Amino acid sequence: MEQYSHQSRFLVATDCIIFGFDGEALNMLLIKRNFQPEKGKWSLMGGFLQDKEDLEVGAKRILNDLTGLDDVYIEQLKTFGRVDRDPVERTLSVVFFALINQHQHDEGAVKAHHAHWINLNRKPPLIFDHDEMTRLALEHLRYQAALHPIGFELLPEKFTIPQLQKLYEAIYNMKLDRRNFSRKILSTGLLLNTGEKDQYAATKKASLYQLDEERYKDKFNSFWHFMPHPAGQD
Amino acid sequence: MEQYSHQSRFLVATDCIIFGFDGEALNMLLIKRNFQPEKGKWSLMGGFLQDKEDLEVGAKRILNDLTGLDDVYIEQLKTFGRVDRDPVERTLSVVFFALINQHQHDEGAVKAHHAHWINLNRKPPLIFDHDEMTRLALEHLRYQAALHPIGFELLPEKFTIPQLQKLYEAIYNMKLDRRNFSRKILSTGLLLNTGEKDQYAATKKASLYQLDEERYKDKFNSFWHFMPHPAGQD
DNA sequence: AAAAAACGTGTGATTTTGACACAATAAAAA
DNA sequence: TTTTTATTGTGTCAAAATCACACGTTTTTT
Repeated sequence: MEQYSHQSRFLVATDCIIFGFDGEALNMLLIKRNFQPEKGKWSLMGGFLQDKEDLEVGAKRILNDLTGLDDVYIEQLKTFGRVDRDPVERTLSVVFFALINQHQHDEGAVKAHHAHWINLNRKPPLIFDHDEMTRLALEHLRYQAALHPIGFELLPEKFTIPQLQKLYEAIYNMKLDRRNFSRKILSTGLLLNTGEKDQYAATKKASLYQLDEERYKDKFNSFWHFMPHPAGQD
Repeated sequence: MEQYSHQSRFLVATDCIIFGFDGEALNMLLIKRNFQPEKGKWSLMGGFLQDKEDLEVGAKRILNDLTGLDDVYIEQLKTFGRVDRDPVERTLSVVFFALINQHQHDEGAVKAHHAHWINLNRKPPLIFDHDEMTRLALEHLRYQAALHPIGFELLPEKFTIPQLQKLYEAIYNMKLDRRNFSRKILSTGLLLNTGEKDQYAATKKASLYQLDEERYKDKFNSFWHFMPHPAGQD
């Protein structure tokens, strides 16, 4: 059973695009490398796949290492394999897409890795093909958030409709009508009014909602048509 | 610059899910293996990634080898990496999704590889995790075809609206209303009436259309909301 | 007590959708 | 040659969804 012996073997890494939301802007967690190659430059958090390690396990290991979080929402995005993408040795990178509640991460772990939350609109250039990975991830986030109830992963367990709207506005870089947004979101039946109010609000306190987990699972694939279709997009 | 030397290296393969449409049913191209392991069983067409070969190039090499076609529509779908997915040695598989015009393939090449077009509703069990790959690919096809003008890749350059409808009905295993389908498809402005008629039709000859390539590129990402939303899917 | 800011709900015109009817065309049957 | 049959092309209408916008309410600030 050794008919594979003549085939080439490759280094395989995992890189993670980690999105967070601070209530105003969309951010990603980037590290300033203090190791070679490209020491001192910005990059995604990544690491090599281990011998007996499943891909997703590797990604979660890296995420946990950086944020201290388990149970993070991740999706495998794409595998990058350009022959010369890593100057040291050919390395395939399986890119994962993660959404976390930015306020829950472990600040100590983040500091230890020289990592920082960077506003997406002020992202510095990254090493290798990490800019391309980031572009793809943002595109994917916009795509997914328009069609599936995925935004909640970036918010605390309890949140207000205006908070959710700000998240969507940050994702799409556009203003949304408050009233239509609220109607559309509530019509999905995915949100439960907890009865509590947002105590931090400056003026009228908005109601706190949380996900109806049951419906969330059922409807994950039927939450289409979320973003408005502006008239005359022909 | 040899700081990667202690890391593990992995076999990387490419497997292709190749969809075709014969005018009635949706098919996929499968091979009956005449080599070990799992000789005699059905599997996807695949092959190992070569040393200086980009992932997409590897996939196109495999596709060309089997079908004789260049310029095939492909998308990278997902990388499968379960530790024990290949019993011989751990192998990662980057799965590609291909749509081809079934009537254009090279029958000689297909026969030489012991490959067959198999109706999706009569698909035999496949080796390794190829069934899971197939499930994912079909799901992806349904998703993509509902949102983007992707179905055309499975049809000849010139086709009729009823032909296109049969394709959609095969993809979703459902009947569609002829009149609403036509209205919706034509309203996208993606189809150009060539003025010609389908000479093979048994009764009234339908008009042949072709893609408006300009608009196709522009609108690839705005062709949402295509499949009907049946009343009461709550 | 009044002003300012943000929340919650409502309304109506327009567009899109889904269900269905009818006329036109071309081959096959009578 | 006429009739039948199958299939294509276009139209109608009620119901639903969407979008733009108005008004009243709640809470903090002045």
